[in-house]
Amino acid sequence: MAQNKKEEFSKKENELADFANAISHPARVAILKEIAKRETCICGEIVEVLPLAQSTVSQHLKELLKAELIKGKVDGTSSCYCINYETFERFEKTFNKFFTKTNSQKPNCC
Amino acid sequence: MAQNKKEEFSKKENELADFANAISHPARVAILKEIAKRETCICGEIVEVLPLAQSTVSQHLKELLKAELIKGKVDGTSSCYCINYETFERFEKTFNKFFTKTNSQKPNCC
DNA sequence: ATCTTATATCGCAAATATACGATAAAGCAT
DNA sequence: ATGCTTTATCGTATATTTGCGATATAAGAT
Repeated sequence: MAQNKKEEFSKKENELADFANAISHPARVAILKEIAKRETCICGEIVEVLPLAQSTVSQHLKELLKAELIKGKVDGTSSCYCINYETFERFEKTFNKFFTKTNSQKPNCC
Repeated sequence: MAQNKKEEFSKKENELADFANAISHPARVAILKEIAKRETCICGEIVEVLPLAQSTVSQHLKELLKAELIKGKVDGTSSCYCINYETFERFEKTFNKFFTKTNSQKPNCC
């Protein structure tokens, strides 16, 4: 990169990018799917299901936590995760605001 | 990475990750916003608005094209881009299917 | 107290992404 | 034909991400 230009963009643009970034790896999509499927929390179960080392899964979970797509809680020896639906709902709105087609009939070259 | 494990995940998981990946940089969010705002096509206008070099913007546009978030057409000396709403609609559905909260009342640790 | 189990963190190697300047390509104007 | 404008591509430097094994941490079992 030479320099990181991310600060030169707006907060909203960065927030949406960060949200998308958390979903931008198939391992993290798979983790989110697995957590959503079981609804109740997990962790070692995710490692069993994914084709990745435990340390790698842990790293992906950390990223999902940081982006607040999941919530986590320690429960004895094991860690317990679940989807943070508030975040998903928030970005669903942002997403639609940014990109839903308007009804205007301006000419369109493509 | 040492090795790229992306092929070990499902096609659906990779498709959603690729879609999110295209949005995962604030420059690309800004580009999408600008194109959506003007509705009709552009290009040099995007370069004017963004705090990035022309070659960098071109690279980001190429990525957005590859992920099919935008469509492009050459028009004389200039290139013309617009949002590919089909792709957005397609992924809105996928997105909801994966992550919308079910109504079941399973216990939830978080 | 020691061993096992579960998860997180560290350190490192390799891959990928980001950014830019320089240059190429291709149409338009003179 | 030559020069200007617009966009794409190439080469390169640097930053970030991905992935793993090894190790740390901390709770539960013996």
